Parts: sequence; C-alpha cells; structure tokens
Amino acid sequence: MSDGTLATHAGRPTLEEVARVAGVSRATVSRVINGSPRVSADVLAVVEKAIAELNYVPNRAARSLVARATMSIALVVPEDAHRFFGDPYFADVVQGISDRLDDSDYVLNLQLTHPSSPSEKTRRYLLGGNVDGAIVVSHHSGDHFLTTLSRALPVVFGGRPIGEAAKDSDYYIDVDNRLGAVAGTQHLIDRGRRAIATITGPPDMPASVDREQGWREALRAAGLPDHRVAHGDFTEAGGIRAALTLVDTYPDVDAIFVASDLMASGALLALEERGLRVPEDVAVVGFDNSKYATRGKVGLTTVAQPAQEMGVVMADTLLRLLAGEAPPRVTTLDTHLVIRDST
Amino acid sequence: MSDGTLATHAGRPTLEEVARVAGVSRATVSRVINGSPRVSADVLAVVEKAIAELNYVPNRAARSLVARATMSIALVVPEDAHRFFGDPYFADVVQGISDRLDDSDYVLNLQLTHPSSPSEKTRRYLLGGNVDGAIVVSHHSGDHFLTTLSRALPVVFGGRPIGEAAKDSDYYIDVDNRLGAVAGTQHLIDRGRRAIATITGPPDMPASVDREQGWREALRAAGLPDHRVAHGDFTEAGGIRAALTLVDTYPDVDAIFVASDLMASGALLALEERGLRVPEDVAVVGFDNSKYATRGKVGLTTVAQPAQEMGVVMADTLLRLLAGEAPPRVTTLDTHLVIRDST
DNA sequence: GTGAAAGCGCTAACAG
DNA sequence: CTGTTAGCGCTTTCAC
Repeated sequence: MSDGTLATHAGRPTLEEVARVAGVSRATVSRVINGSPRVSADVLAVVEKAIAELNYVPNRAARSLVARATMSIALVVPEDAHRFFGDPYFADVVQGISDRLDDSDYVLNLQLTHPSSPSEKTRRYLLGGNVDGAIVVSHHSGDHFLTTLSRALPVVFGGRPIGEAAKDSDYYIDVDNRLGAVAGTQHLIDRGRRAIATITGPPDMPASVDREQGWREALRAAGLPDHRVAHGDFTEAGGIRAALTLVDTYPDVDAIFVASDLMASGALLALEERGLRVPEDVAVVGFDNSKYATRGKVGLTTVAQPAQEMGVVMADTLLRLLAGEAPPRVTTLDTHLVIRDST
Repeated sequence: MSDGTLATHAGRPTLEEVARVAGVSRATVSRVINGSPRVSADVLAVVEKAIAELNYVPNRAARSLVARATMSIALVVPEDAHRFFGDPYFADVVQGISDRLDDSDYVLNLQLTHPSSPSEKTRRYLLGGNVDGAIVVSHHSGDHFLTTLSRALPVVFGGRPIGEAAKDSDYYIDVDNRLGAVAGTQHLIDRGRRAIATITGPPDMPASVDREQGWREALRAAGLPDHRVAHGDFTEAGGIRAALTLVDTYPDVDAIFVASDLMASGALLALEERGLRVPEDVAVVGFDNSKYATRGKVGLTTVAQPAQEMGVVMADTLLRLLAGEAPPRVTTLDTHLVIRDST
C-alpha cells in the first residue's frame, strides 16, 4: 500500500498499465487498439495478450476528449411516449437503428421530447456538442427547433421533413407513400369497388398528405369520385371515429383506404359496430403491415413498408455522414401490397 | 490566421476562452459553472455574462474524464422490441424514467438486447465503465448476465429480479402483485362469481407467479376451488389461446382473473368468439389499467399499477444510489382496482 | 516499427 | 475569494 512505484489499484486498467505489462510504450498500445498497421506482429501479440489479461477497455471519455467526438448519437422522439410506443411502426424503426448501431462504435441516446417544444435541457444537449449526430423519428416535423437542428449537426430524419424551415439539404429516409397509396387503392378498384373512401393521418405530416394524394390519384385515373375523406390521427381511437363518420356520412361507401394499420384496426371495430361486414359490405386496406394487420378477426390487406430496414438505413446514413462520406440525401424504400381477408 | 497569440476559431468555446473574456482564471469559471459558493457576486456576474455571450457549454468528455463519471445511465431492455414497444406498460415506465432524468444531469443510453444473451458489445459497454449505472426494465430476469450486472455497477430493476444469481442486495421497484391480484379476485367473488379461473403470465417472471398466488389466496380464503388455470405469455394472442382453453376445459367458468390487460383484451376476443357475454356469462378482470382496458367494446375492470410513477421511482432510486445515498432497496407501490363494464 | 512528449477541456488541491 | 499547478486517459506528431 505504501509502495512508491508500483501501486496496485482496484479500478479499471488504463492503457498505461497495459503498456507496462506488455513492456511497450503507450503509443504502441494505442496503435494496437486502433488497428494501426505500423505494429510488428510479435509486439501486436504481446500487447493483445496484455489487453486480454487485464481485461482492458478503453476509456470513452478520454478518447472523446482527444478525438473531439462523442461517439454517441441522439434518437430524438418528438412524440408522446404513448403514441410512440403504441405504434409498432416505431418499434421496428428503433429495432433497425439499434441493430445497425450495434455494428458500430456509436451508442444511442434516447431523447423523449414534447412534440411541439423540446425541453431546454434537450436543446442544450443536442446543440451543446454532446452527440455527434441525431436521428429524428416521427411523422411530425413542423417543429421549428427540429427542422433547424440540422444546421448544428448531422441529422437524419425518418420520413420527409416539412415546414418552412426544412431545407433541401436535409437527409431523410422515406417510403414512397404516394405510390403505396396508389397500389392500395388500385387494388380496391380492381376488386370492383367504386365508392372508395379514405381515412387520412394528421394533415401536418407528409406521410398523411402523400398517402391521401396517392389515393386521390388512383381514383381520378379510374374516373372515380374522391370526396369521401375523413381525417384521423394515426391512433386506433381516431380510426374508429373517422370510420364512423364515414359510414354515417356516405352510407354507400364500399371500401376504405386507411393511412395506417392502427387506424384501420379501429375502422374494423367501427364497421363491426355498425353491423357492416368486411370485406363483403366494406373492403379495407391499411398501411404499414404492422402486427395490427393480423391482430383482429379479419386479416388486414395492407401496404407494407419496411420499417425495420428504414431504421437500418437511417442509422447507416448518419454513420456515413459522420464518417465524412456523402450518402444519398434522400433514400426512398419500396412498399408492397400484402393481401389478406379484408379485401 | 497567422496570429500567434489570439487565434479566432470556429469551434465551440472552451472554458479557457470564457476565462479570457471574463478576465479571470479557469478555476474561477469552473467554480461558477459548478455553483461553488466561493465566488464573489461581481465576479460571478462577469463570468455568467461571458458564458452567455459565448454561448458556452461545458465539454462532457473532459468533465467525465476528470470526474471519473460518465453522467449517463443505461436503459437495458432485454426484450424483443415488439414485445417491449407493444406493451403500454413499458411506455409509461420509460416515460417516467425519462421525466425524472430530465431533472438531472444524466442522459439515457438505450440498450436493446436479446432477452437471453446480450450482445458482446452490450456486455463490454455495460461492464466497461461507459455508464454510471443501469436500469433494467423487463418482466424477465432469469438472465444470468443481467442478474450478475449489479456486481459491476449500480443497477435498479423494474420488478423483482429472480434467478439463482439474484442477490438480496439488488435494488428494485415493484408493485404488490400478490395484493393486487387478491383485490381483483376478491372483487369477482364479491360479485357473486364462484367458478373463477385465471390466465397467468410466463412462469419465469415474478409478476406472473405473484399474481397467480394472489388469485389462489383469495379463492382459498373464500373456500373456492383454484384449479382453473391457463398459462399465457403477456401477449394478446396468448390471452386468446388461454381463454379458449379455459372455456373449453371448464365450461362452467363464470369469471377470469387475467394477469395483464393485453391478455385480457385477447380473452375478451375469445369469449366473444365462443358466444359468451361479458360480464353476464363470464366476468373478466385484467391487470395494468393500460390503454387496452378501454380499447374494446366492453371496458375492462382492472388492477391498476402506477407504471409511470414506477419509472420515476426507478430513475430516482438509481440517482440516489449514484449520489452516494442509501435509497430503499425495495420500493413497492400500490395498485388499485378500476371497475368498468367487464365485471 | 517504436518511443517521447505534448495536449484535448476540465476539475481539484494548494497557496496566497 | 482567486489563481497556479497538476493531472484525468488517450491519441498523435515528431524523432529515432
């Protein structure tokens, strides 16, 4: 304990100790750790042995300090926790992000923020250089702070960001919502339906707008009317309300293209409530291909989007940005129709 | 650019620059930042002004390095993302944790891991001193690595941990599952039910075991039989299967105490499928008081547990542990019965 | 190929 | 109350 030169301590081993054990300099150990080619084979072996013996793990803080990088990225969720966790779409996206990051040295910092105004702490955190980049996952994006965030650090959005502040230098991953909606609606048309309604998402989300537009396009191309519209909010309860409104307002409706499975799930409940059979009386197409599509008694035909892959690509895009590469600014993944019992 | 003494740089301001602008030493600035009382009012003002002007934010890495603390805590989710995000209970817990942490200097690192075996990266991360503490949220806890984790750093569990490795030095937040189950079952008895079954959770989770035990106790105390048991897995589909088994095996069943709302939601579906009315033919009591309790056509009577508050307390307990305090090792929150239409 | 030395931005004794 | 002096653990020129 009073040894003046060789203190035996309990804490985690440092690079210096590894160097001592291996009988080399710290610089060499550092080279080994960082996979530098300028190390001879035998020295490499000795150092690696010492690392293994001591169970050495580099100190992140020290590394960050000199590298001027935090090696962590923020997962910003500008959404009520219930809306977020309640939607299987997000579960997949997060899983994808997490999966991709597992292969990197970055870690994920969860930032749950109020949709319309991130807390002061979150703002400072994000702007204060505490993360190297951020991934913003939400359908929403009218928020000023968030659209402005990309001026301060690399940001990748899940879904096309909107708002006056959205710059065309923003990176985002999206699916072709319009085309997916066209496919879903066209399927309804092909099934012989003629009075096709839609339940949209909130008007301030690009995904909502694009899906509604796709629905409209398909209808117009077929010479069918496109006035049967009800607005939802991407929740099951909202789907119930919208479907009720729809069947009450347009008793002749024989099909509904719903902008999300969760809302479609609600619509199915509402139709049953009104004594309408699916698909006999009313055919229903959802969007997402989430677990809600197979949860009810009637399997939901739906426009599948590769949510998990979107998460992977979001993370990958950010990683490439951080690596100084030039990933595509916009990545659009494909949707495909999954046909079940509801049509 | 070739100015040898006063370089004007673009990067974030450092403490040193603040000191220069304020005309004081770095130590003084550091004192101001850390709220030391040993600073005169006027100096304080000058420094704060400089900080504001420069928009200075302390460098986390540098701070961590000297403080030997990362100021970040891990949120370990040893669960499939779908199971996790699909259960509103977790949404509330995470929201609570996030809320509590918002009032602290700690940030949350999300660690999605495979239930049975965390990735090598996660292990190294958790054990490598990259976080100051961890919160493990899951019903599961038989996993060896996780129960062993508390030997390496402060850990707080959501729900009582089990397994041979669980030490009685583990910190955890829980509700009194047994008592809650007793209350739910007693309510059924009070309603005049006599053939009361139960749908349990997985047998490897303490919450499942305790709730089943509570159900059994209430029944025995009332001199009622306790053999009508079916096992579920805390998913809706599992609830459907279990309920079907139950009514087919025991046609006389007139009530079911279900260990979670999600499963109860499935049970409701199954009962309807079998043409049984709720509550006339079969009364149902759930557990959680999550959104699933009010989602279906019949409101679910359920044992409410304060999920969000549990999250708050989990975070709070860990924070106190990190602060060197001695928070209660076990915190048990109360449940209460919420009566709706299903009983 | 390897080591010596300097420094990332901050905090913490220790003087004064 | 305030400044000076050392590092925290790591990477990185720059010599050899």
